[in-house]
Order: sequence, then C-alpha cells, then structure tokens
Amino acid sequence: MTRLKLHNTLSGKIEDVVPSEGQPIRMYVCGPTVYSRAHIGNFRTFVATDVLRRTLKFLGVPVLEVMNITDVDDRIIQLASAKGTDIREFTEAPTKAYLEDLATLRMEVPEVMPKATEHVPEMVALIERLMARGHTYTVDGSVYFRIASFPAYGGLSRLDVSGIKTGVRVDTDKYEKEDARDFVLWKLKGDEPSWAQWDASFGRGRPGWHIECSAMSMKYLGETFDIHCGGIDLIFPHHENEIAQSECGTGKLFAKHWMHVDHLLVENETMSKSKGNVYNIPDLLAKGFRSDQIRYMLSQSHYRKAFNFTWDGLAQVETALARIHTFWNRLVEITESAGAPAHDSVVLAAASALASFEGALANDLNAPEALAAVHGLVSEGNTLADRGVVNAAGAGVLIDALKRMDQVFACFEPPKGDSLSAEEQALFDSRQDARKKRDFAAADVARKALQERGVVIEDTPKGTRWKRVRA
RNA sequence: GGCGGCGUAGCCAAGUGGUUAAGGCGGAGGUCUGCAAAACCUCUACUCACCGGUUCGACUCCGGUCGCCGCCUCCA
Repeated sequence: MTRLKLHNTLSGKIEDVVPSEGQPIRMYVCGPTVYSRAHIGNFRTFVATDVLRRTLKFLGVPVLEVMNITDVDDRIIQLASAKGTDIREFTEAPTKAYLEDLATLRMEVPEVMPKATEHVPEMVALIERLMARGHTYTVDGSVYFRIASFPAYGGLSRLDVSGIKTGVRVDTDKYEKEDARDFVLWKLKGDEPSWAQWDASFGRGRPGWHIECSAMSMKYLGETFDIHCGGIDLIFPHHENEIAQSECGTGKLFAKHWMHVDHLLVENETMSKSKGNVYNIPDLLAKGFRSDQIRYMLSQSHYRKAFNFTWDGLAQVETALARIHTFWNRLVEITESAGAPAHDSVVLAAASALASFEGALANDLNAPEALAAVHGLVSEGNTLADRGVVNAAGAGVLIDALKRMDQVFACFEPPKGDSLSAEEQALFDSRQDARKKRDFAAADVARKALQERGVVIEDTPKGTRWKRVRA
C-alpha cells in the first residue's frame, strides 16, 4: 500500500502519515465560525482538507474526521444582540449555508461536526485539569493560561514569543494579564446576554476561542491524534495555544501532524470587504460557473502555495475540465457498442496514469501533478480512440480509471440531467431539418442562435449533440 | 525589526544535482467537417528574477542583491 507523505508544520519536513495500530487516521479540521457565509478563501482550505481525506481513502486508509463549528465568539454575540436574537437562532442560517456550500463543492461530510456551544462542559473540564496542574491564573474572575508554565510554547510557529511585550498591539482582551503572551481560557460574565453565559466551577462566563478545539478534538479523536488541519493563519496563535492547553492538560502529545493550507488571494490581493473582492460560492454560481468547475479550481493548485483566484483563471478551468468531461462522454458512447476484450495499450495507459496519479498525491498531495496524469490519460485515450483501438471493454477500463481518480477530485464525471428549453429544442430541430435539406445557411442561423443562448452544437458521425457553456 | 514563503514560457502551474524543464489555458499551422465543434498531428521556455560560490556538472545546494507576499494583532 502506498503511504501518504505529508508536510508537517511541526517539523517543517515531509513525513509519513502512519495510523496507530487498529485505528483509522484521526483528523481534525478547524472549521468555520458561523457568523456569515463562508467565502471562497475559506473553502480553499476546506477543499484541501477534503482532498486529504479523500486521498487517504483512495490509498485504502480509513478516516475519522472531526470538523468543528464555532458558534460562539465575540462577533456572533455582538451580531446576535444587535438583531435582538440569540446564538442558536442567529447561527442557524450561516450554519445551514455552510452545509449547503459543502455539498455544492462535493465535500464529504466529516464524521463528526461538533458545535462549540454543545461542548462547554468538556471545555470546563479541560480548564479544571489545567487549573489543577497549575497552568492557569485568575484575574478578576477570568481564567488565563500561563505560557511561562509551558517551555515548549512557540514550537509550531517558530516565533520568538519572548519578543511579544504587553503594549499597543497585543492586548485585545480587556483584562490584565501577567504576560502579554498569555491567553484567556474563560471570560468571566460581563455585560453579555444571558444566552452567552455558562456555569462553571470557577464562575459563570463563556469560553475563550482556543479551548473549544482542544476539548472537542480530544473528545472525539482521543488525547493524541494523527492530523490537525487548518488555514496557515491559524498557526499563530490559535494552534500554538491549542497545543499548549492540550498538552499541559493531558501531559501527552496533542496532534502528531499539522497540515496548513496557504491563503487564497483575489487578483493578487488579499480579500477584504473594502476592496469588494470577497466572493462566496453562490456568487460564483450566479456568474454561471458550475460547482464542479469551482471545485476543480480550488483543488488544482498545491495546498502549500498561495493560490491566486482570477476570473480569467476560472474561465481557463472551464475549458480544461470540459476536455475531461468530453473524453468521459466519448468513452461512455463507446461502451455502448459491442466489442472484444480491451486492447493491451489501453489497459497499459490506464494503469500507468493511475500509478502516476497515486504517486503524485501520496507525495504531499501534489494535486497539479496528479491532474497532469489525468490530462495525460485523456490525451492518450483520445489518440487511441481516434485510431479505433478503444473498444467497449477498453472504454470501460478507461472509465474505471477516471472514476478511481474522481474519488479524490470529485469533478471529472460529466454533469448530467441538463435539457434544452422548448425554444432551444425548436432551434435545434429546425437546424436538423435545414441540414437534411442541405440548407446550410439556415442551419448556421439556428446554430448561431443556440450559441447565443449558451448551447454549442457538435455534429458527429453518430448524430448531433449539444452542450451547454457559459453564455 | 523578527520569522517564513515565493519569483519557471503570453497566462496558470509542477518538477529534478547530470538523457529532449510535466500538465492546463491561450496562440500558429495542418488533418477531419458543408462550415463549425470535438479530437488528433506539428510548432509555441537553448532556459528556470539577478549576481557570485560549491561541484566534473545546478534551474535544483550555499551566500548575496532586487521584487512580491504572508505571519508576528481577530482571520481559512
């Protein structure tokens, strides 16, 4: 079995991902904070983690994935209060939207998607453990983690945290801390609404941000698990803090492997509301792009490199993906004809493409190289088909190979279920009539009209086909 | 200031210390076609930001320069 090699932020090296004896690979993904609709930058990360889990399964490794839903934080409390509602009601719509987008992007649903608000007792218990072990202190009722008690702090980010001093830039928590690097585990009840407060042995209040991921990941995956994933911006301080509070609480290694996905830029700029370049999935769909194209776009580049989203790039994806779809359809047609056993050259082409594909993904999820293997198979398959070497059995072999590859990318299979409108059908029929009469001028008029409606005509020996493109 | 990353053809984007530097998009020519579309064939980086060094040999290793970016503060 090919073993996945994955870059580990902890060591800065590419290392084997090895499951514990008799266990699936246990992975945790820092999920969305549900205060607004997630944007394509968020989904760059989430699609990358989906490619990770699908690659593991492709390689025959069982996966247990937890992705949290952060439904309590200052923004949520603030926005919910402003709307005169509470957390449960306010986060309902963004959460639903997130799950919709997940489905649109054909992401596999993680085995567990815990909500922070439903795991406060677990967080409280972890804080109690930290208190018992002397890693905390209390100021005005709020509980802080004392970084000085964890000498290994900073190991993930390789930041020289001793340089962070109390001062203008750091202290966003309103309470006094012993050290600017310390972070809050529990915020004492203040003026927030009652629906944003929970009871704890150390006082009524609400959890800090970092504690939820430690509590929930350990609850479902165990105190030590295999891979912890998230956006590159979470390395510091979020993941650093998770390590500190988890390892100090348990005395054990927290996550063995840390995978971080680099950012998505829009036209070479960071996304920001002021620039008006923050797009979400419905925005792209509204522009006429399909979900398979969006998924291909988000998964085509290497996850450890910044990805630059451009409209032109998305348009390029349309063509590149169409090439795969067209090939697939061509194979399906061939399958329908009778035939002998598959030709050796076809079997060989499929096998060697699959081998390249697997090798690329196993090497730190090299998606661009894996896609090159897919396109290579398309070229080779088309050439063989042009020469008449691909019979029904051969087409079946090639489709099987593509299906295998699509277990990871989930966008190669051509979209189905589309049909022509009555008006388009009429134009299509009239063109067919005109062609029969060899009235090509009239036929071309109909074709042009269809084209303006986003329908492209293809005449083939087996009849006339159509396909939809962005108008 | 500290830490980290990037700079490969018109565009996007892999890769390796040593035969012809993947793949996609775009472009040129050709085959096929009533014409197209699709597909196929040929061509499209004598070169990998720049300058040095190590080496028999570097685009790949080291040092420096320039440019771009991220993090160090909430953030996928």
